[in-house]
Amino acid sequence: MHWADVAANALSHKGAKHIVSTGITPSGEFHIGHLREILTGDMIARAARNAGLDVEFVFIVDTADPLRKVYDFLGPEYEQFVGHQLGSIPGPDKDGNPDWTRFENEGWTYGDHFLKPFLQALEQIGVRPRIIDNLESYQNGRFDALSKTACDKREDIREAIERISGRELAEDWFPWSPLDSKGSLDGVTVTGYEYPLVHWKDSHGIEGSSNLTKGEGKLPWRIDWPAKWGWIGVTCEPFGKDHGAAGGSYATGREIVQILGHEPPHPLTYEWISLKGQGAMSSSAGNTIGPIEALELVPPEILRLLVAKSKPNKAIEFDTGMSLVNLADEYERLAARDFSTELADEELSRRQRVQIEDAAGAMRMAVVQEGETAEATAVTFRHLALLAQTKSTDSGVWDSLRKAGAIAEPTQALIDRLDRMRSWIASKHFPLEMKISVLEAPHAQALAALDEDEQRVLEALASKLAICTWDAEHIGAAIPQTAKDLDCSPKSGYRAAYAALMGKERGPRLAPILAEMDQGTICALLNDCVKSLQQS
RNA sequence: GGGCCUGUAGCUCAGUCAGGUAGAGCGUCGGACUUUUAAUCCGAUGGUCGCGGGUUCGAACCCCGUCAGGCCCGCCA
Repeated sequence: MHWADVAANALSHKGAKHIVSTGITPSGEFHIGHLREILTGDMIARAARNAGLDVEFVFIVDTADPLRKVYDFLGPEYEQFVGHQLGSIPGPDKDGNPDWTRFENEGWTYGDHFLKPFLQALEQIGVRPRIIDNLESYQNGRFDALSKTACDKREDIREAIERISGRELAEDWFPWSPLDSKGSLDGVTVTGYEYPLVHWKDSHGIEGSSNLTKGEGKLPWRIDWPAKWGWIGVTCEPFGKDHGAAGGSYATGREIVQILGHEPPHPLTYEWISLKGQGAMSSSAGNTIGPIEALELVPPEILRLLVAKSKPNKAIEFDTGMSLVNLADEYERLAARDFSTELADEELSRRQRVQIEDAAGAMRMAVVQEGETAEATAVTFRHLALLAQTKSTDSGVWDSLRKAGAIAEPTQALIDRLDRMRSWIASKHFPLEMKISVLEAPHAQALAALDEDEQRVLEALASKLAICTWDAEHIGAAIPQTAKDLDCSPKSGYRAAYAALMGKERGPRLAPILAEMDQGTICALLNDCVKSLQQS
């Protein structure tokens, strides 16, 4: 069973109606790692729907969280906002300074700045959660009743946190963080409580009162989370391994939510996605790949497959080079399989059966449109990468594929894919390994590997290509024909050509590549190769 | 200090919850294709399941210990 189905199965034992929740703090650029949170939730919800449950998927944006520090991508002016809530301060402009104009005219906040592009990416990926803005929820009184309970039962909560996390809370700890006289959550001391007011004294020596029902402050994280479960009615939530560890916020949350009078949701801990060779992604370290950026390179179903194919407790190493090519090709292979026929085979061992079921499950989760069956495009990414590099126009690519009998007419999916392929090739992410390059000077080692026949073929090829009509068709015919004229196998023609032009034993189809290049240059290179062979 | 996760073929991983002859995909190698040679098809190759003990007729799987990597016990997906 696919991991999402396992989770859905667990939910089905607890009831028929469910709310699967996810949440992210919009403190910086969203990246692929955040996508795992959202996609994990989306896939559980999808699996639960498949299992006939009534399920809603929500995404809580933690706009009530404070700005922790002036990140590297922010200008020094943000110093004044440290401790202020992300949903109440202006977003950065392109220089990293507060964009007051948009803030005052459109109410464009720091949270919006990072959230909106992410939501656009989610749309493309086929994820459409109900968005809950946490700061608004506080201001609209959603947390009112639960905040009151938390303040009333603060000793029970304190005991739970101290026991489970093993840390000691300060004497003046209080389960409500009031906003101070300047709107910051930092450095405020609670001096008293009479519902709905929490009295405080701030770091400037000013005293005041915070109204719980109006969101003039927030619950600290370890209480904020279970309180959300409570008022939203969350029954299932995936979260990163940081929250999942013993003594972590899920462990305290599951007890606190009961103190608040609700049941804890079904948990699912997932591992991080790291960027190959660079450790965990972190916005401030700048080693991130955003979902938008990734979507310029590959279609959304491939990003979905990345998350769908790995069990949540497996760390994922991501990179935009060869791993992405392999992932994309894997998608194609999976799309081409007929799982129901495979499963009909009664000879299958239990193990083989599980493997096929998991692959089928992963594909159900990977397709963008729920319920659709993935369609193989009949062209692997490798092949498309090749065509995109050798054909300067799209119609050239389609002609080649038609001639090969791979397609009749390009589908929208394929057109779309070629677009992304072209931007991938143009980007810094495209792997060198996939790049087609013709040598500029003879490659002695590769030439030395040729046997006598192949060397003769190379010589003949040099003169033959010099008089060849310079188009793909004629070049393509000339290579094997030259070999045959000398009573050698067509293979020796290719071997000779690859050794001379690319310094390798094999490679991509030569003819279309050569046709795009200058005949004189190619022939000069071939002649140089012949000369270097004669000298040795 | 306490706790969690991971360790299985060259690589990525299934299989561990319900113990019963080690599984996939990729890669590699070989063959086919008289001409799309990074393609496609067919075939083969490949593992003392991190290590040591224990329980059992039988252990990758359960128990104890141990090593290695990652993470948590302020905040972080």
